[in-house]
Amino acid sequence: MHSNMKSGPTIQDIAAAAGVSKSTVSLVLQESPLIKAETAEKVREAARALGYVYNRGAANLRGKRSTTIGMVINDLTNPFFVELLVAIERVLAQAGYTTLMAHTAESLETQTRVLRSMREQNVAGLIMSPALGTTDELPAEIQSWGIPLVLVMRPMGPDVDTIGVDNSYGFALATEHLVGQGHTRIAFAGNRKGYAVANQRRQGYLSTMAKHSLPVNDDWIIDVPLTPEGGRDAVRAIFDMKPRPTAVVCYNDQVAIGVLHELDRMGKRAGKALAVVGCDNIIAAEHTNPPLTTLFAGADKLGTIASETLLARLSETSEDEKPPVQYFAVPELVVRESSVGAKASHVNAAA
Amino acid sequence: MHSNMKSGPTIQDIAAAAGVSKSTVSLVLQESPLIKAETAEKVREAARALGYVYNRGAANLRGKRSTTIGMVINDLTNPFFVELLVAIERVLAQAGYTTLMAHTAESLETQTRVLRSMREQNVAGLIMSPALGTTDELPAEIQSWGIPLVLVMRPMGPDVDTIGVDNSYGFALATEHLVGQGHTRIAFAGNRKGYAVANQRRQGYLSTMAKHSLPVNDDWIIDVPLTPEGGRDAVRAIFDMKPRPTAVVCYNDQVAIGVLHELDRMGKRAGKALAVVGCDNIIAAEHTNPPLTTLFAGADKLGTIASETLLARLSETSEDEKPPVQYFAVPELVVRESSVGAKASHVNAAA
DNA sequence: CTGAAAGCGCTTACAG
DNA sequence: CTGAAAGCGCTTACAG
Repeated sequence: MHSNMKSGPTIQDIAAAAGVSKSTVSLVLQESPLIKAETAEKVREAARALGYVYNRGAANLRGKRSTTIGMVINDLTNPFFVELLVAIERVLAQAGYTTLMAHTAESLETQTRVLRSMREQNVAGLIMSPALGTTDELPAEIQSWGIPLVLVMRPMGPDVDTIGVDNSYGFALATEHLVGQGHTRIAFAGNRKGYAVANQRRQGYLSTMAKHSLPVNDDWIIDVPLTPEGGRDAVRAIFDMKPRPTAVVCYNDQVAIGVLHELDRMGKRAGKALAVVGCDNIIAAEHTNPPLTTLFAGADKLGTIASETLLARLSETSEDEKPPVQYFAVPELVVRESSVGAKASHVNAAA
Repeated sequence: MHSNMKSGPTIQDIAAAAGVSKSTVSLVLQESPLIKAETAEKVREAARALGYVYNRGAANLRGKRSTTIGMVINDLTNPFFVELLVAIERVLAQAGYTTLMAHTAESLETQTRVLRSMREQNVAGLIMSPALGTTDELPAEIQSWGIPLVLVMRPMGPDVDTIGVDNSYGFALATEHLVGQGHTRIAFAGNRKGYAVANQRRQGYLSTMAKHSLPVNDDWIIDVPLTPEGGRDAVRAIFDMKPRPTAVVCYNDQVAIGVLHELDRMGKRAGKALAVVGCDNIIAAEHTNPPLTTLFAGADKLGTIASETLLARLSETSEDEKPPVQYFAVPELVVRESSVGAKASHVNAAA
């Protein structure tokens, strides 16, 4: 096997070349202040000359620690999670950790397999965006393994570190914006019954409608897949209703993109024929036609906070253990053309 | 430290519980046929009872092999590379390998750091889409480490396994399509001088123009960043030209999306005001307004082939070593509205 | 400031 | 079919 061919110099070889013990070499590699500068330099020189490569696996085994962190992501076809992943990988790399990545594609089976694999790889910690349908017991099980866990985007109770978004607030904000544009019949596209995040988003929408005493027809809450195809189906449903909603709040930007596209296909324009709001502010939202109004929570910031939360857990001792972090970012609404009809924007300008 | 707390049962503990030696336990875990079924069952039972977790790192250290593979990606903000990553991760996981992921964001410095880290992690192999500006010496250097390397999308010579796309053919196809629509003044957006892939793509475009005896103005070859912003700049440049090009071939879908968006902002429509072709057929290309004509090479297939190429290297002995794989997928053109004006499509229908 | 010794959790010849 | 022994490449008390 190709992989059996590799076996470069070890600290033993460096020790021999530099005329010291391997303990000394090890300490030099760890930049220990115990070693005399002169000796250290001699060792480093020998390491360089031999083309030495540190074996982190051996170090981890002996040192009973680990410098890899597992990252389990549910949906990489959604650019929001990619942004999150990139931010997390960046912060962890800066802190000297390596990221073991796994993609579950929302499959519980894959998620189970992947978690077992990460445990066998002895990850120091886990950051996870759980697949839809993950049972509430999972976080406790992972914690029972002795592996710190940070949940991102999808909360699963108060006992586990969680970094997410105040979805209820966000969707209230989005709905409020549409009401402010004069809309009274507003639909919600991408309802998924039983999923915590969908419940929060629907809740934000419903509470705002109620606040303004606006009735909500049952069929305005449209249960479609959380994809562009779902958005397409939602538009078709909306244009079959009479009287039909004049605005729609979408579960996320993926759904909203499908809505914009189906409207275009029908020869209509978002903002005029139907006001559209998305959620996530993925990079593409700025370049859709028309540009998409959407909720911004900062994937980069969320990823950074998630990483830092995990890093803090990794360096805490059992005495100073902090209570679970429950951080929910407050989203902002980025208003673009998709939610503002020509007339409405005129009204705005006058105000 | 939190990470010091973990130390579950080892094969030693299982051996004690099952009343056998740890050699036997090890063999059972490897499903060796040498061990009597009865003994094996007793061992497995003990492992289960103790909640044993296999320590892959220790096994790799002792066995002088490795079950992790490094994946170095240049640009995860481009959904094409995400598709590639997902496919690769899936195939490797099926084969029992774990994927160590790193994102360079086209930074040579990050790439260097990341490769060193992967080497220290003792990866069995590397799949890499090199950052722009990577020097030609890098593949040979990595190979000198004894780590099999498969390059994806960005070729760097014949001596290293490479999975990519026949860009020259693809861009000839795209240009041919536009000529077939009656265009004679065709621009190329996203030229990046000195980059191999850009050279190939430009070459495909130029050769097709030449084949049809169509002159190419220097300023039609527009050097812009390979992003939506680059696409925006290209449109502005095109509409400043007189006579202006009536069609544009874009370096990739990211650039094309910027072109579609800037046209929309100007109140024009791609396909009518300017025919637009992209490259990559990212999932979003189907849902742009208007839908984007683009080159399809199959990120999923390319990722699968790249993984399989690497797996083949890992299981080959030094005697049966195969010559470098140089696989270049032949792209197809997916024709959508962005390149077909109302009139032109009428012509098509008549044909 | 440096070295000798033990050991992390496994695998792999080698005996029997 | 199973066990005893050596060892992968490191780190970490412990001596001196």
